[in-house]
Amino acid sequence: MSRVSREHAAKNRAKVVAVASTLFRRKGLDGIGIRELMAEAGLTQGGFSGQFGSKEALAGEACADAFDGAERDLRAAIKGEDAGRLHRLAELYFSSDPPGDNCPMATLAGDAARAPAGGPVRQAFTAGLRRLAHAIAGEKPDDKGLAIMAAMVGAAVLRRASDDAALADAIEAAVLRLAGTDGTDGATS
Amino acid sequence: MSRVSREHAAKNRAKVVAVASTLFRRKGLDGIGIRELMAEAGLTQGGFSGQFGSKEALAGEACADAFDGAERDLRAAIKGEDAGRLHRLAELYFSSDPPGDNCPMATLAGDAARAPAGGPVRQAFTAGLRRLAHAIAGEKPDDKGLAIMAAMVGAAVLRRASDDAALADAIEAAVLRLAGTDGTDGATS
DNA sequence: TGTACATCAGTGAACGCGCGTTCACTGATGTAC
DNA sequence: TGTACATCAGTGAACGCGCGTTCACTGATGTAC
Repeated sequence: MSRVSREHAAKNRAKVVAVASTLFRRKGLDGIGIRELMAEAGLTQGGFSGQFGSKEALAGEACADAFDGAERDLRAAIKGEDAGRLHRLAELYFSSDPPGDNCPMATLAGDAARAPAGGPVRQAFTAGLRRLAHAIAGEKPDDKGLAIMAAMVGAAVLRRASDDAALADAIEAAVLRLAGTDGTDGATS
Repeated sequence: MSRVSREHAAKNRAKVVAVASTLFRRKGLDGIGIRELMAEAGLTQGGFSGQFGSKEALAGEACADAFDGAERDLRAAIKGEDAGRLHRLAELYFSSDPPGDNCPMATLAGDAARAPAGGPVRQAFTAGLRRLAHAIAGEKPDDKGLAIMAAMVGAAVLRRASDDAALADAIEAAVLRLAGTDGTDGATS
């Protein structure tokens, strides 16, 4: 197969971004190479540069894609809810396996922190974080929502980095409790 | 210089661990190589294997060292405090530049998450996390302490990964407020 | 509608580089007598 | 205390590997007439 219709080419490109979005989150930006990524999308490494230019550029697109998906899921999950919104959100967040697994805040933060400031990855992460903060804590973000968001991310990050499942469970339970009590968003049952 | 006294050799070894502890936190485990690390300690790459065996082994030691320092600082900071302990802690945590910079929970979590389960890095991270959780939230960790710890880590991680200082400030302010109000640890002034 | 040609998505081999690691070697340190 | 020797911390060059990237090439697609 040497040339392919424009339509098919666009599909291939989107497939690569989708694969990268998943695998970069799971293995880290340095944890998977172009060859493996392209193979996972059914292609070979040779076509990569023509489509994306550089690994960093693909990483930026993949990061943006990950935040797109996260925001979509999140808005669907809390649609129409008001009281107990944060508690419901945290429940959902911790129910994936491992918790927060497809959350780009938890899975890409380490890579984004070391990516060049102003580069595509940092830009995508920054824009995505802003959107999620608004989705979780409101357009003019309120303290409670922002703090719970940080706590959810911290809990997910710490679980993924350590081998103590019991401690990770305890941390998540603590965050859930914090999200479900105290002030405006309490009364979950 | 070819051979060196045992005392001097021990000092050299400790220097390498200290350098690695700092630079791994700042640049990530993949962000700095053996050559540069050894050079920073005033040595050359050749002596590395004899002392540490592998980069992974050094990373484990460096991670443990980072948690040692963090626990020491933390216990010193909250020594004798009771009410407002968590608020004081969060204030301290966010006052470094960048916030949480020398906190191994925030700076090494990304690397530890991708390190082999059961390997030296994960083991050191897990043990260190347990100790910090106890130092922050008590021997039988209470919910409030654990949740604030997670929120502090999340806030630091998100700041480091994004370029939006204003949003990062807002998140930290939210966490500080959460640590200073609501129940047992309130009344900070 | 058919034909001739240019385009370009994708291939697979190759390049260059930096990394972790190995190794023969050096010579001051530490030890045995 | 002095002397002869073994030890081993540290050196610097070299090795092997995987990575991101480049490039000549292919042949179906899309276009011009």
